[in-house]
Amino acid sequence: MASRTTQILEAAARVIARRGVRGLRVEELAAEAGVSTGLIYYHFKDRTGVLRHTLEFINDRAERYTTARDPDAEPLGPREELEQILLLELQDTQEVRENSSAWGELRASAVFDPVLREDLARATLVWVQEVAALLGQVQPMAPASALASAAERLTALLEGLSMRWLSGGIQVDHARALMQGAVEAELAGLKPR
Amino acid sequence: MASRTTQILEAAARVIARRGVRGLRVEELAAEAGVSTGLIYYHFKDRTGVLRHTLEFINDRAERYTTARDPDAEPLGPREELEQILLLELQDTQEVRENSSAWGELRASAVFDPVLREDLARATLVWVQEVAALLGQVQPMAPASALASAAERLTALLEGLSMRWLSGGIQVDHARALMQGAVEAELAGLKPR
DNA sequence: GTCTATATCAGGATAGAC
DNA sequence: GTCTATCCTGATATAGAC
Repeated sequence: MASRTTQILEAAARVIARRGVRGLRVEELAAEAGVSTGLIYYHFKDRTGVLRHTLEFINDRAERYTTARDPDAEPLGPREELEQILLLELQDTQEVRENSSAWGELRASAVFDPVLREDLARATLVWVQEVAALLGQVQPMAPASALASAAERLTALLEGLSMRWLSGGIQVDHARALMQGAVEAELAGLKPR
Repeated sequence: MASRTTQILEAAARVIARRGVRGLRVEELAAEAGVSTGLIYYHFKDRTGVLRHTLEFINDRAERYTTARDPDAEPLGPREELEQILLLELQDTQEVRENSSAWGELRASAVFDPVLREDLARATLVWVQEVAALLGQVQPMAPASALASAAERLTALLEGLSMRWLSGGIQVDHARALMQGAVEAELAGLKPR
């Protein structure tokens, strides 16, 4: 059974997806989670604490859905795994939508809130390194610096495309196609000549 | 001499760059502009009125600095102009910082505010088409659809990199280097083989 | 047009009962 | 651990003098 804190964090992800970080009211969160405001503060100290834990929570959740695999299925090659990780963030499902909008909100909020910056930078670094490692498996001859740059570009592009998708600028299928094109272009650029 | 309202709007742009749209306090704006809060309400009716006029103000100003060219300078080639347009948005100057923060705030707000979406989508489209046209001048043999895709990726990447820069994730020089690398990769991908 | 003073209120946060 | 009730800060907005 989901613990109380998990229940609150799931609700927080929903509220953030609906109202944004800016629009998250502790009272509305309490109502969404079906608990009292006092309990929120008991578990998370303050509003910022909720935000920080929610960031952690959505990261773990994203980890789950981008990494989860049917144990009976063929193991994926690095190229497939790379695309999996990047393209699964561009899906029109409840969970991904929540994750993406929360992530975008946190990123935007971090511009003006130094408290969020550190956590965000750390999470971003882990993500970039993961992508860089996969790129390295696909193109083992590529220098580490080139892998790092490609990974930074791909992840930054994904954030940019997500925002366009969520703000209604482009369809999710189109975003996926663009992302896929970028992966191909970056891999081509890493190929030894 | 700058009118009183202009003086307030300039101050508002500075405050938004510092605190964000959500962080803008009428009292702080008044202090920044060197006027009283009452005067803000006299000229702009309410806080939202300030926001609306400020976004308009910032747009006009951005138009100026992205379009301005020294009339005595050598005319730029399409490749240089392309890089110029994209890299101009990654400069650590007061005006660009203000503009980029405001744009990021606008994009993020549009996710939760349908009213903003239309204007944002229109502005984005113009920008994408401008970049696509320049790409087409550099690689005249490339099909229009490939140009459009590359332009969408480059502009989305720029937005992603801007956010990372503004949220303290990367240095502006690094962002510029990454952007430049992406331009090269995309142009290579458009080259006839 | 501009300022000072103040009404009003939303929302974050805490205290204390259970 | 959880809830109810409430406090209190900070921020918007208005009234009225000059």
